[in-house]
Formats: sequence, C-alpha cells, structure tokens
Amino acid sequence: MALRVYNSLTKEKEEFIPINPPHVGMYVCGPTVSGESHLGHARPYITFDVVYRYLLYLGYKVRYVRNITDAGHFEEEGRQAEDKISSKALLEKVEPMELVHKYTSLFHWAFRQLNTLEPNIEPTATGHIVEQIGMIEQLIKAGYAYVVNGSVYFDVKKYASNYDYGKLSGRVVDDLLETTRELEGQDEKRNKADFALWKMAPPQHIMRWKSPWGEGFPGWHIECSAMATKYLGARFDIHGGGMDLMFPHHESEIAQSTICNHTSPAKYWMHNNMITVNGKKMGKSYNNQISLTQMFSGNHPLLTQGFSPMVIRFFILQTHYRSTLDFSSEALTAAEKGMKRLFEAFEVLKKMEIAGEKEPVDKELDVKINKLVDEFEEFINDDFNTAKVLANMFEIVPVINSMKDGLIKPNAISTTTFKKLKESFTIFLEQILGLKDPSESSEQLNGIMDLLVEIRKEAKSKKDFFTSDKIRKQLTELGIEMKDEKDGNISWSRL
RNA sequence: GGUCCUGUGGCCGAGUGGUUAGGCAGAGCUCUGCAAAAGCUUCCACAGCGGUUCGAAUCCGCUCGGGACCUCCA
Repeated sequence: MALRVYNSLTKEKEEFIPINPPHVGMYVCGPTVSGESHLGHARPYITFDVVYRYLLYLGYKVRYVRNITDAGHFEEEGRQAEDKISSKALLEKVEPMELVHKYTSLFHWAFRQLNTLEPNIEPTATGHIVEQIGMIEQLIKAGYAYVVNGSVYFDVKKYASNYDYGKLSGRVVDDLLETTRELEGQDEKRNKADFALWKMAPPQHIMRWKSPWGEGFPGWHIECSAMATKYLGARFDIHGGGMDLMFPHHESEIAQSTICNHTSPAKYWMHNNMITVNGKKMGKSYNNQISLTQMFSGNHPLLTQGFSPMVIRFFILQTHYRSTLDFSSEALTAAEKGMKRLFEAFEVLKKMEIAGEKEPVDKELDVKINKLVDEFEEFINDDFNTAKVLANMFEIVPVINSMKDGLIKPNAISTTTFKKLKESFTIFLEQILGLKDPSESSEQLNGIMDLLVEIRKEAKSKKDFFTSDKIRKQLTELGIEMKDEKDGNISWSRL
C-alpha cells in the first residue's frame, strides 16, 4: 500500500508521488526566534519530523529545509511598522542578534530533547536578504509589485485576475479586497489585500538593510519563497507548517513563487492542527503559552509536574496531526503512564529471544500479531496516522508481557512472526515515531543496579525481608522502583 | 459579519455505513512474604431532533454548543 497524504491544496488525500524520485524536497516553516518556543511549536516540528523519518525509511533521498526567521516581521502590519525582533530587543536592552542567538540556541536545545532530526538546511532570513531583494525585483519587473515611499507591495488584485489567490486557504478575493480595516499605512497600498514585500525602515528601526528602494527590511512572506526556491527549486514536493499559516502566509508564498518561477511551488501542502488549552489555541492572543522549558520543568501554574520531552512527543503522536489536541496536565500524566508501560514492554521484547518453531501452536494469535504488525505500515501510510500505530502497539503489549510471564508459551507464535514483530516494533517506535525510553540509564547505574538486585535476591532467598524491603524502600525514595517478577527475577525502572 | 472545521464514555483521543479502537482513571479476580508491576474480566459513548438506508458515531438537513482563519501566530 502506497503512502497517501492529505493535500491542503486539493483538500484530498492523494498518493504521494515525488516529482523527481528518489529525491524529495520538503520545506517547513520554522520558528521566529524572537522568543522561547512553547508547546504549540512542538507540534509541527514533531509532525514533520515523523514525515521526514518515514520518507527516509521509505528510501527517499530527502532534502529537508526548515528556516529560522530571525529578521522579524511586523508586529501588526501597518499598526506599528516595527520589527518584531528589534522592538523586543530594545525592551531587553540587548542587540537583536544577541536575542536571535539566544532563542535559536534554546530552540535547538529543546528540539534535540524532543528527538527531532536536524533538517538538512536551516537557512536564516537575515542570511538571505539578497535573494529576497532579487525576488522582489523580479516581482516588480513582472508587474505584480509596486513601490511606494520606499516600501514594496504585492498587487493581489492583479494577481487574482490571472491566478487563483485564495485556493489554499479558501479565501474569496473579493471579500479580501473589501475588508474594511482602518490600519495605518493602508493608504499606501492600492488595495487592502496587498501585502508588504519590503518595508521602509523608520529611523529608530535597528534591523535594516540597503535595497534598491532605500533602507528597510523584508516583508513577512518573501523569506520562505526565496529560501525554498534557492534550496529546493521552483517546484518541490512538500511544504509544511501550522494551519494558522495557511492565510495569509502560505497563500502569499504561492503567489510570489508562482510569478517568479512560473509554477506553483509545492506539490503537496501539509498543515498540522493546533494545540489548545481549555479549547482555545495556545498562542500569544490568549496569552496561554507554556514554554517547552516550563513543560520539562513543571514550572507553570497549569502543570502539576514536569514532563519528559519524550512524553510530550508521545502525547502529540497519540493524536492525528490534523486534529486539534487539547492540552491538560491530566492528559499529559495519562500519556506518561501509558508510555512507561509501552516502553517497559518494548524493553522486554528487545531482550526476548524465543525458541519457537516454524509452525505456531496458537494459530489465531499468530495471525493476530501478524495483522497488528502489518497495520503499522498501513496506518502510517494513511496520512501518517501515528495514533493508530501506537494503538496497535498497545494491543501487542499484553502479549509481550504474557510471554515474559510464561502465560503465553514461546512457541505460541512462529519464529518468523516473532522476528517480524521485534523488527517492526523497533523500527516503527524508534526510527519512525522517533520515541525512545526516557529512563534510559548509564552503564554505571546499570552496574550498580545489577549489584543491588543480586543483594536483594540473596536476602530474599534467606527470607531476610528486612533487608530486601529496605533496599526496595530506599530505592523508591530515590525514584527507582523494584519489581519482583514471576520467574523470580527482579526488574527495576524509574518512576 | 465572511470562510472553514468540529462536538465520541470521568479525562485524552482513533474511527474507512454493518465487527473491541487505544491510553489514563474506576470495579472485580489471579499471581504474590509484602508491595508494585503484570494478566484476565468488567462498568461508562457517540450533542439534540429529523431524514436517507435492511443497517449510521460514520451520509444529508435543521437546532444548540466549541474552535480556527479573516491581524503577528506552529
């Protein structure tokens, strides 16, 4: 079964066929590094990390480009013609680039914790001013952009007369043109729907670059068009980002690129849905963001505890990427417990070797396991339904635990089935979903724990329950749980 | 106001017209020096009202909620 993805442009699930196999070009809108990343930001980067991982698994040669927006856009277009990054920098009395560096580093750190693979190219907006200016010049030459008082605007009305502006976001151009909003600077534009490509910088504006139209800074949408074109070409396979970027950002990107490159930029547009808090989108407008460092530490009124990055990743992957995901500390705690159970079973599976036979004793179980494992691929192929993949894994958990406890005989399933189970489980959990055991421990700790397990076993065999209980009790206080298994072994895990 | 999405059991969430989603929480049992874990069993659903259909959580209509975008936003 082939991979099918939901294409926001056509509003349909389509079979994924790369433009130039085996190469795949993927562009994902990256962070604006004027502040710390919050939980909501984790969604796209984890979603597209899985997309990236799966495409690699399928054998594609992927170039994954994710930009860093370090030039800032308008805080509110027209209202304050100020660069987002520089205004915050003034507030904090630091250099803009100092701020950019700080939040870029923090972003990288947080997403390493979340086990996302690095993109192949991570271009910065400030590093591509030349390309952006070049593209704007092309737009002017083509007659789709005009200069006013040192600023350059895209002529949406003209574009809409020849192309479908609004196709991606379902916008009606006539409505956009009629929108009556009293914004400062609007009078510069020919139409209210026009958007800025280049903005003249007022004297107090720190971030500024020389351009054919005077000193200024790039508009909001041009950076993605310029960088995507530079690194992926005029037409590439996947463009990803949050649903909230569909309009006007992606719509405008399509318009710019279409004029400059004479083709619509991306074949497949993929958009992840939002993370909500009490039903409301997490974001600036509601002032309800929880930063990733707060998530990790638990230092936030809405959090009862800190959560490991892997729990956050797991939490996000338990939902389909196009559904909203409602955050609560309770939901995270539930995810944490579930993930612990999944990984404990996975650890057992990894170590398990069965001396089974060619023919399964329990034919029914054998068929069931085969089906559950085969469905991993089927589900991920169905527009990356990670939730269903995880659900199947959970269905396998009791089987693994029962095999460990001897409730299911090792020869119940065939050697082939077992091998397949072990391999697929590992590939999908670690390689594709990118999850790993958060309680992975050092060699040293493992050695110490082996010793304690041995001592406790000895104590138990002598019925010295005082000693055995003492070991267990004190370890519990240290956050390590010891469990007596049915076979007489003792296992342990972090709480 | 415009465009679009959505309403699933205590909570989070899958769901392609006919079959158990899954996780967490709850109840019972088994195992067990104790504990924990685990295994088995089990309770609790498809916002409301109509319609289509042999059959609807799933399709259609209406009503009532919720949300996103239209402005920086993942």
